[in-house]
Amino acid sequence: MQVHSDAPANPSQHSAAFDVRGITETLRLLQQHLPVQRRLVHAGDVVCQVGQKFNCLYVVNSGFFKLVNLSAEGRGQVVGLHFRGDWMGLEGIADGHYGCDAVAMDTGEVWAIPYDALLQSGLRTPALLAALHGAMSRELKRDRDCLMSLCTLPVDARVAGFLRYWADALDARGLRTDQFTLRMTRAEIGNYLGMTLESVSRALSRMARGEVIAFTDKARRDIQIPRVDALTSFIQSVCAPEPQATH
Amino acid sequence: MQVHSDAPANPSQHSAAFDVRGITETLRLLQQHLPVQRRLVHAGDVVCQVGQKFNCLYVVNSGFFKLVNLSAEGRGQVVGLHFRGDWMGLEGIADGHYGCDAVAMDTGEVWAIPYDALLQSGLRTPALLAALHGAMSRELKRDRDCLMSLCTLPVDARVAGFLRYWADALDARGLRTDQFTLRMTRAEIGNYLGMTLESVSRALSRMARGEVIAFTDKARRDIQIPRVDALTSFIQSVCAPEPQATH
DNA sequence: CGGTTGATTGATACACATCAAACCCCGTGG
DNA sequence: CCACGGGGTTTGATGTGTATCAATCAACCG
Repeated sequence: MQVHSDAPANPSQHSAAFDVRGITETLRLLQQHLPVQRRLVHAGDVVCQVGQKFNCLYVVNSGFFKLVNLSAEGRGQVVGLHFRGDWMGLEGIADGHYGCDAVAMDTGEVWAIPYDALLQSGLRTPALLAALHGAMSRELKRDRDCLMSLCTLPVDARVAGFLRYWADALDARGLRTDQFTLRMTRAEIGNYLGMTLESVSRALSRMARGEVIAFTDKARRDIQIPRVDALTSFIQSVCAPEPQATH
Repeated sequence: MQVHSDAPANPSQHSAAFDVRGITETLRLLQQHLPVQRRLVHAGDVVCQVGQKFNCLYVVNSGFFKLVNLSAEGRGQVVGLHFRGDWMGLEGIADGHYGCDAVAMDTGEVWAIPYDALLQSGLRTPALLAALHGAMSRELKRDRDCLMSLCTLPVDARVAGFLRYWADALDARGLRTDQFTLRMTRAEIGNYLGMTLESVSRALSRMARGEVIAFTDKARRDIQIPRVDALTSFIQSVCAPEPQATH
């Protein structure tokens, strides 16, 4: 997993430091040094809400969460997805109020970490600060990659990128990546990717026809990805329709 | 400048804590506690580059900068704009390498802050950490707002939102907001907003026809905004074409 | 001056949204 | 057991917002 300094041949997403061990280590660290309050959640439960006073950061221990931003007109927009080891509520630090809703999409457990206590302990245990900074930094990077996808990629590539992101997230947590079930509806995926649910459906169908992915259940939420790098080449093929010399 | 807890009647962007005093105070703090290395730059100068080893964070003292992300195919994408008091290079903390190019768009001065030194001093002066965390948190919020604009707003609204963002940024730094000169070409704006330069031009022309803005020079880079809230209502008018009851 | 760079405006093309129909799965209750 | 209904998905037909292509113009500059 080499960082691309000269030739970015491998456009992989996650950093070497962010893997199973890193995640487990961070969770252990938190548990050990802080009064974490464990909270069980079920699909649809709201962990924290936009506008609410900021006190705690939330770290995912298990399950899977979405961040929802409310537009001015009241329509919601998914702006982030979070798995084990990810932090939520970070955007609330600046102005003392949360900036998004964090919503559980499955049963799971989040740890509420009082921000004050984290800062206190951070003075004695710098690794805690490192974990916080790493989380924010990764999040920043991720958001910018998202932004770029939205600006530059056609729908098919965005959907493929989404699957690759999901597979990478599973990989970083030591889970199998060749087969998993999407825990979001087409509408939610489309909302996250800035397109309609029909476009998501069509993109998935095209990938299935191209044998980049395969569906393994009748509800078409279980997805099989024989080779993750097939997704990458699919993305590139979609972006460069006509291979012609640089004139 | 009230934070919206119940009724978000005022969809303003920046937090109360982020204003002229906050910015000056932060800069003073840095200067006082850290070995900042001042660096003068001119338009086009690259402050830090993607892939380069991460050592320092950069804080803008004057001038104005863009963050450029390189896509897999090598095309650049503007993913952020930064003014006095803003931090750059934050995305490099996680994996030890910068994730974007930071490019000056005007003559100015950045302060290079060794990250290690910042952490050291942060242990003795928690206000330094607070500044860092605030910067990252704001940035996160901002990126997500961007993301949502890209997903949900038509081009006209995005361009209007861009002008409002710029005006807000100037306002937060105590500068006049009723008139300023855009220091970006239409192509750069379009790149940042995920549209073509022609679309930017057309959107600006429409706003000028609607007297939401006015051009004051022949090159059409100086823009006059009599009332910033006219931009807001313009955005809303573009988003809700047919005003009909909720059925 | 001619040459270059950026901005505007119009004509046309296309990717994606929208609208619409049908299907599948699954739970509920007669 | 089957009938029914509703939420999610797929697929097709049509519409439209924006990209693309192209021409013109203004400002600047060596």
